Amino acid sequence: MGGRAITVLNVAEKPSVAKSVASILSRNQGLRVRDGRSRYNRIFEFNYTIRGQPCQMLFTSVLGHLMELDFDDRYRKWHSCDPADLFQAPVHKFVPEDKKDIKRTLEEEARRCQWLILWLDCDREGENIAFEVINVCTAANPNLTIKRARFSALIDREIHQAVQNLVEPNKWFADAVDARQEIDLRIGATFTRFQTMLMKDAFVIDTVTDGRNTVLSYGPCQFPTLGFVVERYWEIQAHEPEEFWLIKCSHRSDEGVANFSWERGHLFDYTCAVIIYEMCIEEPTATVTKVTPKEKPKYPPHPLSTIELEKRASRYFRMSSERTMKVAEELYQGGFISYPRTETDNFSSRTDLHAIVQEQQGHPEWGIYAQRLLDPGAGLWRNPRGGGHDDQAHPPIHPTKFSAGESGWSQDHRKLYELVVRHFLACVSKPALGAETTVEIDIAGERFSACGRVILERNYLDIYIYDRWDGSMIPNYAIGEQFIPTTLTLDPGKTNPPPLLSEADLLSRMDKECIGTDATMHDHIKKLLDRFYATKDANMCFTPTNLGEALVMGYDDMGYKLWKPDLRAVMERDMKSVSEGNKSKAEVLDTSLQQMKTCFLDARLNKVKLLEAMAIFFERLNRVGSDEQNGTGVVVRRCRLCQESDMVLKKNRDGNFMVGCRSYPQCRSVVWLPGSISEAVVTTNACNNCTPGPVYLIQFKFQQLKIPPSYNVNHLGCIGGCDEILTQLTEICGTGSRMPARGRGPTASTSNVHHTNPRSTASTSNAHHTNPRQAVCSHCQETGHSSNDCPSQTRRSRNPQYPGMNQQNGESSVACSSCGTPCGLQTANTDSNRGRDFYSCQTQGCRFFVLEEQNIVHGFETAICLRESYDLYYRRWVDDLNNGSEGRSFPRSNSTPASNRGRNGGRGSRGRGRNGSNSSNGTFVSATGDPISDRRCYTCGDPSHFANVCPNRGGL
DNA sequence: GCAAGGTC
Repeated sequence: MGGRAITVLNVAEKPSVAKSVASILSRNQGLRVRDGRSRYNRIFEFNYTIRGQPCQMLFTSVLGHLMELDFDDRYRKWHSCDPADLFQAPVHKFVPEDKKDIKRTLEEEARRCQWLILWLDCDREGENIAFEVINVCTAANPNLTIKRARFSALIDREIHQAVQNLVEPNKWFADAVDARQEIDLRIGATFTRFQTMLMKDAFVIDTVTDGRNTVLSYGPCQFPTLGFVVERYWEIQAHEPEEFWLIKCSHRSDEGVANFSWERGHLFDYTCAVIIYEMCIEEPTATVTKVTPKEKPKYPPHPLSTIELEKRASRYFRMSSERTMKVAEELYQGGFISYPRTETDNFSSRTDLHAIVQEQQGHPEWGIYAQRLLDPGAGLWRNPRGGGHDDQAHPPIHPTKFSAGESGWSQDHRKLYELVVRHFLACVSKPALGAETTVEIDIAGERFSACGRVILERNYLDIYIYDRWDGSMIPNYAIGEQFIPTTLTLDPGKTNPPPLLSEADLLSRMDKECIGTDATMHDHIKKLLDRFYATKDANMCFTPTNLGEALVMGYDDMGYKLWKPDLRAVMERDMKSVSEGNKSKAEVLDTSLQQMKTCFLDARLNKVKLLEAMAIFFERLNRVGSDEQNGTGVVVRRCRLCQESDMVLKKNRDGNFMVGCRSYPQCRSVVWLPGSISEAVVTTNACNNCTPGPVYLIQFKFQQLKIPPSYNVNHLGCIGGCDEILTQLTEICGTGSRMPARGRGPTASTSNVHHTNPRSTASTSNAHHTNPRQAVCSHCQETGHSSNDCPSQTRRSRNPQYPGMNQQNGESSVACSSCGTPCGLQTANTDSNRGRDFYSCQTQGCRFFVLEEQNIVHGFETAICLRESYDLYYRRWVDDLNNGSEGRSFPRSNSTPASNRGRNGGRGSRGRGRNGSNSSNGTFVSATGDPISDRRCYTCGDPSHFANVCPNRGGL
């Protein structure tokens, strides 16, 4: 090789890469720079030798995509075609106005070059941009030799290797993006036009969109994002709080307080909880069974990726992801932080991390920490742990220039820069270290544990002020030590609905479901706000608006997953197939557009679902065209219906003439005119026949081809009823009304549907959506009512009487021992006892045992019995009741005469055997001494005994 | 007036 130098045009995806690569290749020797046509994209020049071939290198860049995709002009206007046509309408790629200058630079430089080397990012979008550049350059110079440089990092070795091993551009990658673009465009435009026009014609929605021009956009990323918000909102609405019970235990000594948590967490079954609690307070002595001291590290975060930056800025500063990215971009432009759009959370081993720390040594706030990091004696340094993501293009976000704050910076700039620096310093720091001691105790076979922590080393916590890790002291315990709990209580609790989605949650969700890219997620979130689909509160949490909820509800009612991430997931899989050469672009386009078109046509047939969903929240408009509303038009006559306004000649949205009352929508009087009219002008001549006058005559001109030949195209007509020609032509040609002719006329108005409380209506309607808890009654598994209104439940729990133990056989009633209120029969609706009956005090709050200090107080404030379980657990008490001692305090003695057992024993007829054997061999027996065979030990599952005598548990 | 994807 060798010989004459050739001229090589090199193009990168962005100016910064052009500059970096040019610097690396030229080693900054003889590097010249000049301006191109575009103010951002300069041209670097230097000499280089590729495999022995001397080259004069010209290095410039684009700004991401050079081209856009859109429909041909005749389909651009919204009313130019049926939205369904957009699935086939011709599309073309073009260079938009703001990229024309880049195009000119490429053309001019390409003309004097022999080679074109593409340095676009090495991902699918980059490959697609490469082909856009090829298109522009080869159009200017068809003789170009085209080469692709593949590189994964902007470092010397990588770049030199890339240029010495040039490859062919990957058409499959580019094709995948082409398909994605086309599908996005066609689906987006079709559904956006369809739903916008549908809703704007049917409802008053301007009120919720600030009166701005309303576009109800649909997109394969924005809609699933909205879907996440709505879905969570529905989950919250559907949540039925469920009561649970938990035993809490605390112990105070001279050394402090330990709060012990119950190993079972909580139980939904009140009876079970009471039983276990009773066991505990019968034998309240706690025995320390285990004391486990261990050192526990708390690790610093992984190096910072874009999504993490957005999530953390949202959590720490309540900064929106959109604002974060704007500020980060500005910090990047100013050279203060590295490239902010990166998926990488792993530093390359080649990155000089120490140098980055060194830069920060002079900072008034964190400079000292940076110095400590660099001091080997301090032992604070630790090489960062990566999170396993690498986009092969950019490093994690890190500071690139020291700043103690610039004069032009806003508070947001300061906060974000500080976060980036602190995050970086934390990454290269040792984890914090704590000494944790877990103490386990046993009370009557129930296990509880408490944990104390002492922070031994703060390490990274000193710099990462956003993470909290506190110590908590508990007294010292020794194994075998016993004590009486200071408090031992059975506390109620209830399940809470999940929280609204925060911005950080939303980003995580999008990331997980592959909605959008790290560079675009914040755009999709912002779009929800811009389109009035959702609002964000002060806590950065998202709530759907009526509009957003109605749209999702409408599609959901149709049974479509258009608002779910599935569609995007399928597209993503298709793109992957194309980029791997397993499917062709045409194949993917064909099938997926065909499917989407079928889906669209079906959705349009089912548009009533969308309309119904919208009607829950919005006032019906009942207009035919937007012009009918605005009260303009020339007066034809006084309105005979409302007798308040004038009837005026107008055109509806489709360009058809009509004479309607100016008081629309209050007055809906209208005269529809033949659809064949091309012109209509109200004259000053009044009709001589029609009353009450004046009824001004209208000069019509008809379209020749739309009326029978026997009629004249010009006609001076009257809409007062006397004009037979007009009547005939209306009959023959029909009208411009979209409504069927028979339903029309002044009295054909449909009543407005206006729900004054749309939310409450919505929640009713929600019952048929999405959340199975709402859709199906949790008691009887049937639809048509909520769990709260289940007939199987209300029949019992709302019994007007206060029955006795057994309503059927008329036994005596039960009174609460505490307040004397008769106890009502209820039916358990908790997991393990669903459908079972029990008695419970009707007085609110009258329910619980209380153990105060060390004096056991049997504040048994509820008469309770599970009919099916009493002989398992509560025979003693039941027997007490049966002995006429109802209302007594909860029994503590085992004094029930065995002879009384049989009384309610009939309910034990489910085959529960009672053979009278005793408990001495570890078999659990009921309080009456009967063995229990159909219950299992909570601890080991063994049916032969119950947990309080389980041999597998220590301490007893 | 419509999408999502690059990037200043």
